Amino acid sequence: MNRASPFRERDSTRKQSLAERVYEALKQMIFDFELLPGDYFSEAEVAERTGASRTPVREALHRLRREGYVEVHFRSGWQVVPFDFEVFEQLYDVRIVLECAAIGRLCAMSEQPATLQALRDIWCVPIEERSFATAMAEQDKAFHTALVTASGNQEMARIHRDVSERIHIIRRLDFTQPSRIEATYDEHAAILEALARRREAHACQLLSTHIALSRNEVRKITLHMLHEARSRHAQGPVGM
Amino acid sequence: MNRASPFRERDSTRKQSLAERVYEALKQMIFDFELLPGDYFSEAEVAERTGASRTPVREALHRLRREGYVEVHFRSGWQVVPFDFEVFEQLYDVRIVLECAAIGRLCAMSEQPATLQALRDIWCVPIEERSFATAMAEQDKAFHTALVTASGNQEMARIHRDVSERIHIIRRLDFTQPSRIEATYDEHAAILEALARRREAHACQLLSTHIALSRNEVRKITLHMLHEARSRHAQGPVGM
DNA sequence: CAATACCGACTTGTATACAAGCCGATATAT
DNA sequence: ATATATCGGCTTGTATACAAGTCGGTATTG
Repeated sequence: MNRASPFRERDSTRKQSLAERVYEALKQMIFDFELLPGDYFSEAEVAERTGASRTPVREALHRLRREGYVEVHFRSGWQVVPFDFEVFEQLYDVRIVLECAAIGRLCAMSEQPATLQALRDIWCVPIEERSFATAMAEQDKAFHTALVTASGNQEMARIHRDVSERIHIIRRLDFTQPSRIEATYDEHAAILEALARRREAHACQLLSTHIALSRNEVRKITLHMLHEARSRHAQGPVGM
Repeated sequence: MNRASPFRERDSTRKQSLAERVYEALKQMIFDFELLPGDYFSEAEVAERTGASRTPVREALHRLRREGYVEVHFRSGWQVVPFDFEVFEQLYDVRIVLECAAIGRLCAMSEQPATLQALRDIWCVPIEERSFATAMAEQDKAFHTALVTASGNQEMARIHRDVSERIHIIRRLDFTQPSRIEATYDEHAAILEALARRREAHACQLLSTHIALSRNEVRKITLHMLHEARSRHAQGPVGM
């Protein structure tokens, strides 16, 4: 078996291992809701779809498991972990803690890194130059990740990146409303300004509010989605 | 092959998977300096020593890799990652950030969890009741972990636990001097007292100093160890 | 008819076989 | 003598074979 598949074609690009490609593909499927929260599936199915054997599939799955995306039931298959909003809210709070710490460090620097100027070039622009693409969620994530990375503590940055990635699946929902895109531009610009002026307390205050706002918006949207989903199906499915 | 081994004997205790047991064993070997920082080894060697096949060994190794303990060189074997003091100091700083956040939450609670009273029963005791066992490092770790867990954010607690575990290998060195054990008792008691009185700023101050002290002590001790190791061997080994 | 025992398909966990790349020793050529 | 090419053993990456447990449907028994 293991006939040709999109994964095995490009033997020229021999940088990533097969296990890593399967990992990326699976995470993408989860993010694209091709695999829904609560869905059950088996290693064999994944191997079939990706064209790889079970070995790299298992490696990818166990990595996703440790990162909190899926869970395994002993000899009874895998499951995409159902949404747990309490977990997401806790992760939002972790973001607040880490990013405020980063702001503290940045404000204490006599000379701030060049990254901050690059961020200002993106976010502190006149309204007509603002991009309101579908990639807004990625840009927002990049902003916050860059902030922590610029603070100089790479271990903290790594942890923050993992947390951000984990939240990403629902954070995207925040940018479906145009008003939220505007608000994000305004708030990012204000944070950068306070940062440049070394107003630590003010910057932290702005950033905490900014993240908390996003968290609340997402909570509202997700509850709405849940309500709709429950209306469509006769009796409410338990999964997500 | 795969003759009897300590790992396969107890088929009654069928709770942990073989891969997990190998993971624990490998981490223990690293912590016990049976595998030294910088050491190279192969999957086959580990399989031989543990009596498992390469499959669970690989699963354990890749988990340790993601956690930062080992690294793999493509088709050239595995290596225990050499000590990088910058990384350790960054992880100490992450601890400060997370634990101060936990203190903030605990001080804001109208009714603090019962865990705190349990901690006081351990740490706020007269001098003659203090235990100065070799397990001091574990007790210290448990204190800080309990603090974050009690704050209520389980995701933050999970992250903090991983960071603590990663540092543990050098944190133990801090308790080789009796004076440091005394200081730890005093400082933990002071932190718990400030916490009970809801003196957030004071508690954070005490805790930051406490962790920073520990960090500096460990830095000194490790540099001393390095110096000694370099003296023993003719030319200084690069590894650790 | 209801309850239970059993069987078989399907699952993950583990062991092994095979593929492909790295690295140093050795031989060869200049 | 030195530089270079080649080859063989050892390494991880991947595929497959086997072991052992889960679960639901079905037959059997009261």
